[in-house]
Amino acid sequence: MNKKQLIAKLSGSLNLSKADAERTFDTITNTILDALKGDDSVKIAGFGTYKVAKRKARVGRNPRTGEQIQIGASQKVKFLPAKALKEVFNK
Amino acid sequence: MNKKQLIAKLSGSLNLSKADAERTFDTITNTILDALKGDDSVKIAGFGTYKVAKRKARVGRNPRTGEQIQIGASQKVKFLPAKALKEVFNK
DNA sequence: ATTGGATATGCAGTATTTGCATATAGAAAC
DNA sequence: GTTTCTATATGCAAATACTGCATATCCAAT
Repeated sequence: MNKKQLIAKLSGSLNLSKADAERTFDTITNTILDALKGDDSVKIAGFGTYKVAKRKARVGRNPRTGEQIQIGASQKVKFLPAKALKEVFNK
Repeated sequence: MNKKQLIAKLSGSLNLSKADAERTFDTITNTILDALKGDDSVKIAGFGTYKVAKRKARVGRNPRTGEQIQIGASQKVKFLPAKALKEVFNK
């Protein structure tokens, strides 16, 4: 399912035009992103937690040539599924 | 930031009551979850992809006693941040 | 409808993460 | 205020993420 299809579904469930459904959805993702940018984590009960994970610099390898390369520190967004979410898929 | 605070923000940005903002938010998460339950992945451009990852059975360990235990296969929801999302945090 | 951009895949080898049981502390939900 | 949920901490084996890069596919926007 891609974003367009998701928006179409939401448009139906929420009784909104597709444009409004998309605006609403974007507002939500942007709000979450803003919090993450502020180095805050976002906990959503029953769904999961978004947090920014810091990754240290390390030595990697180009699998094509085998040569070693230096990989700088970076950050990425991690999503940790809530307990309820795991149970849905493992019962 | 927890769910309550998120809902409060959305209530403002979306010009909805808190109850409506929460209903809207829950509708979205439920829609995503339903897709995932159907073993579909959910791609959201500019944000990321939710997918169900199958994890193989393996040998674990009870950290309290140290004894080995067999862990069955399971499934969990994975979130893969989109490229745009990584760039936000690494520029 | 076309096109540019983003994503999935495969590869090799190492670094990192995961997840087990369980109690407690702290936070959040109702 | 009470109850439910989540983070943390522990040791350690195995799964997985990550790197460059080419290709194929797929999506989004023009």
